[in-house]
Amino acid sequence: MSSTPKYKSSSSLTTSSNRQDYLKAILSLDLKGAKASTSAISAKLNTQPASVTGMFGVLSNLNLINYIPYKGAKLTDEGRSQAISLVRKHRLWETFMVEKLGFRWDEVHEVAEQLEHVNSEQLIDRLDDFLGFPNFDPHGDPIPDSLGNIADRRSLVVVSDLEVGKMASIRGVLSSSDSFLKHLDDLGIRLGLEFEVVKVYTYDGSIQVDSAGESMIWSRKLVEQLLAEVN
Amino acid sequence: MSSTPKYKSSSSLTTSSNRQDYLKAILSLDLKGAKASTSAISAKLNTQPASVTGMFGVLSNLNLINYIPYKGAKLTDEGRSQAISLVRKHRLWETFMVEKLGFRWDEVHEVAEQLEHVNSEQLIDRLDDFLGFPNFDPHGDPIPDSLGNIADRRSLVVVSDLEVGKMASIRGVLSSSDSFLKHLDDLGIRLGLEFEVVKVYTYDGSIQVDSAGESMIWSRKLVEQLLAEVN
DNA sequence: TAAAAAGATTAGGCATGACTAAATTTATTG
DNA sequence: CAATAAATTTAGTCATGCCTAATCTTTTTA
Ligand SMILES: [Mn+2]
Ligand SMILES: [Mn+2]
Ligand SMILES: [Mn+2]
Ligand SMILES: [Mn+2]
Repeated sequence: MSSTPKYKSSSSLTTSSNRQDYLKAILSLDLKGAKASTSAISAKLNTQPASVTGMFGVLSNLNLINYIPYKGAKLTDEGRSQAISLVRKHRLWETFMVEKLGFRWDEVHEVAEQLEHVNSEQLIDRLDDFLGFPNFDPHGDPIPDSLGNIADRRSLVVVSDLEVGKMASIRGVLSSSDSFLKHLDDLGIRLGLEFEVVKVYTYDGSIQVDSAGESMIWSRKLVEQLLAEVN
Repeated sequence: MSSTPKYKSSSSLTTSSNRQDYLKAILSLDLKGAKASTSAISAKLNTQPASVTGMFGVLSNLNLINYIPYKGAKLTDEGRSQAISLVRKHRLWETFMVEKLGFRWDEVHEVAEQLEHVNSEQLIDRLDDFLGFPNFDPHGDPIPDSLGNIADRRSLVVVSDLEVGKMASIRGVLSSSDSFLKHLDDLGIRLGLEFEVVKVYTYDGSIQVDSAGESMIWSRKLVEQLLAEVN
């Protein structure tokens, strides 16, 4: 005999944005091959380990994770699917902000952290369409499609691995530190920039590239963090 | 002697989305010349009057409203400013969804109700720019600018008031009921549609218009709810 | 203008999601 | 392999918002 709930249901269909952030944090550790321990999650989410234990209990009851005390959490199929959907939203919004609104790479993460919780599949699918179904976000991270499939990064190469004569386009970065992204901005290196590797200096690993008729030299440290797609 | 807060501050700069919805509801009653009573607010927000009394206490402590028990609430300058900022966000997101993502007028409200709570002035100002600084949302409601100024509707006229020979463009609607918006969709009446008033039938108040080379007749009931800008 | 009706507030709870401190389990190390 | 150290869980609170029921106030109406 099921009675009408007394409180506004945090319905089985909607996971609160707090819980969503936990799922995402667990997924991100999982993708790195790391264990989703309470301390690791608490570090990621800026909470206390005890709070994570509490949330693990909640998510476990919702069948979004399998949780064994002292052994960490693993996403269930449903939990994983929800986490991937969040990553999709996060990365599409980041792409939107950079491509359409003119934000820099280093400015979009925090806001995407909020936008990803807007609950509308229609919205995100149309946004995807509007953006031309991009495969990678401004940081070079793959954007899951509407079915949850994640393209791997096979199609992207680290610029330091490019050989002389290769034409390529900037697609992402390995580090998203503020200082790095601002440096890229200073040098005019932005998403979609096409360039050709003209010379590789073995002395310090820097490379000379031609781009839009101009020639410049990128340091080894820089190109090790730059992702490109070979044209 | 100020001590570090024990809990994550619901900082003085950020008003939670629940509180924001209350501020917006109070503003909307105020703009209609109605009193912000607990029952009126509770009806708007689908809560109980007792809950509104509780929230009035909270908002009053935050100096966002002036609240006199049994007499209702009035927005302070700060409360009003925050409410207007929310309306701005809500209407810009609605405009974005209709103009850029191809949603219909009747599909955007619920999602905008979520998007309006994304907290970033930068984001909304750039979105405004991206949309070309629109003055009205898809429902014909004015969009406050970044300073909080709200254009009045003087520049829009109800289509039933147009005289024969006038050229105009559809800019909004007075009713946002699903059935009405779907009817507009059926007839191909959409935002931005340019038309000329060819004839007004005094018999039933319907009007004949020419638009994009085609001629059609719009009913009195229809044109009384349609807003246009004279070209 | 007094009683009834309508509207608003208070009182007492509950769900969610944090936090601290104390207790417990697991991992490390001499 | 026992004793520390580190990680995790439990216990006890707290802030936010919402709910129902009971108790005022204010407004209507006879
Ligand atoms: Mn988030
Ligand atoms: Mn990213
Ligand atoms: Mn809202
Ligand atoms: Mn609107």
